[in-house]
Amino acid sequence: MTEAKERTRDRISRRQADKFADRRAQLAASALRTLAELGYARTSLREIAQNSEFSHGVLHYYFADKVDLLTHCVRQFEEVCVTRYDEIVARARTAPDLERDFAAAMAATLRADAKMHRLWYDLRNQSLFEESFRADVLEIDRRREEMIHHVVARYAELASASAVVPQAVAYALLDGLFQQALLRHLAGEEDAAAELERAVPAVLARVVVA
Amino acid sequence: MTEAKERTRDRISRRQADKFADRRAQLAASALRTLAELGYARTSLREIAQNSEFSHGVLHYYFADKVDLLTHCVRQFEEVCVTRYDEIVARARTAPDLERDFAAAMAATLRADAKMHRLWYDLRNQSLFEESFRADVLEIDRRREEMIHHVVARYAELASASAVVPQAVAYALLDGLFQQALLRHLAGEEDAAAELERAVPAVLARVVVA
DNA sequence: GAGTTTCCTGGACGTCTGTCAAGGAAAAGC
DNA sequence: GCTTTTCCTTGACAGACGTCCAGGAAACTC
Repeated sequence: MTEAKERTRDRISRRQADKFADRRAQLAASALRTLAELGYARTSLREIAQNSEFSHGVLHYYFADKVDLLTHCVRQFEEVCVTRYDEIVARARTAPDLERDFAAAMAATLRADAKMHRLWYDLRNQSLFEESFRADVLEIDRRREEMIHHVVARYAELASASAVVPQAVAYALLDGLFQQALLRHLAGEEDAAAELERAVPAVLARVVVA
Repeated sequence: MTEAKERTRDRISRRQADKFADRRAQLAASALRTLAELGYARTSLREIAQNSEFSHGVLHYYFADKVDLLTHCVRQFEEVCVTRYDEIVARARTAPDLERDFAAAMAATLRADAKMHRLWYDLRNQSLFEESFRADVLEIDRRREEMIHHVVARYAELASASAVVPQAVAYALLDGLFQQALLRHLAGEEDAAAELERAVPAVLARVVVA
């Protein structure tokens, strides 16, 4: 076989592999939409297929079984779940800036992506009962913790202070705050996001000391 | 009808009503055990019956349908879910006492009742998808918040200080801390409870100021 | 102790679930 | 343009689900 032919075959197989992966991603996206709407407990494969442009049989062409699909979903979920505050961190020039912008960003994602966030908490909790997703869920949680750490570390730096709690604790606090706000927001409390926006700076200020 | 007869009939019907309520409570307890083991998503009526001393048919004698049973479960759950720190609050003579004992109690319930706690978070999350339990769940959450408030308020009093965050925020912070610890504990991290015990006093100290 | 009510069992039902396979449609290879 | 491979649909399957019911067992009434 010539080298050209080999390269061609590689390219084709790569393209096919990519096509395969693309379709998987597309179906996983449909699954995530369904999950965010119905929750883990009530999401079936047929429902997922109905939220896509394919029929239910295709899911077993691209995924070995339901666990395979859901695992893929969780992994893919990371990209959308880990809200990025990097830009805010990079742009902030003073501690009050960061305080304000970070709080506003949290409130904004609470308002805009509430269903996505409730799915995240649903999946994280599911991992307490089912071993299958646990590793991936913990990995996502680790990244979220890291993300919060960036904010807190930069905040301390701008305030000429230093963090007084471990980053795991700082994450736990802010996550708890967010989750409580989500609860109220989805229960119809109009000002849940506004209250979150007010509470975040107060907490941020208390996890560092000059 | 004589008064004596009337009283007798009342007593009997009350006894029957109580018997009915008792059996409901007993079945709900079986359901809660099952839920704590399997999680909401994988708990079926047959499984619940198998974890009781009755057959599956009896559930529809005591409950109208599955939602009725689960709603009753959530209500009944409150009693076991709302861990009582009242005694600790009453006994503490100094702020460091309360700090230490409260932290130890949280760590203890994390170790002893992890499966119960994961069920609580599961149900609370479920209420974000299903309207049915939402009111009851929010009521339980309110009581938990109240319970934490008692601790914080007494702590502030003992420390001759005052709380600097709303009670909802204090609850959100400590709940977030606990949930994170639960996550790690159930993931097999040996010292999750110990770390929680260390983190709680630090947070407690930071939600009040002299 | 016969009759009545309460309580519980076990099986049946229709529906929905995850899974799979046969076969057609579309694309790719030559 | 015919063959082969890839992709997708459709329908079937066994099992589990919530629900309901006929009927027996147990408890209670008088």
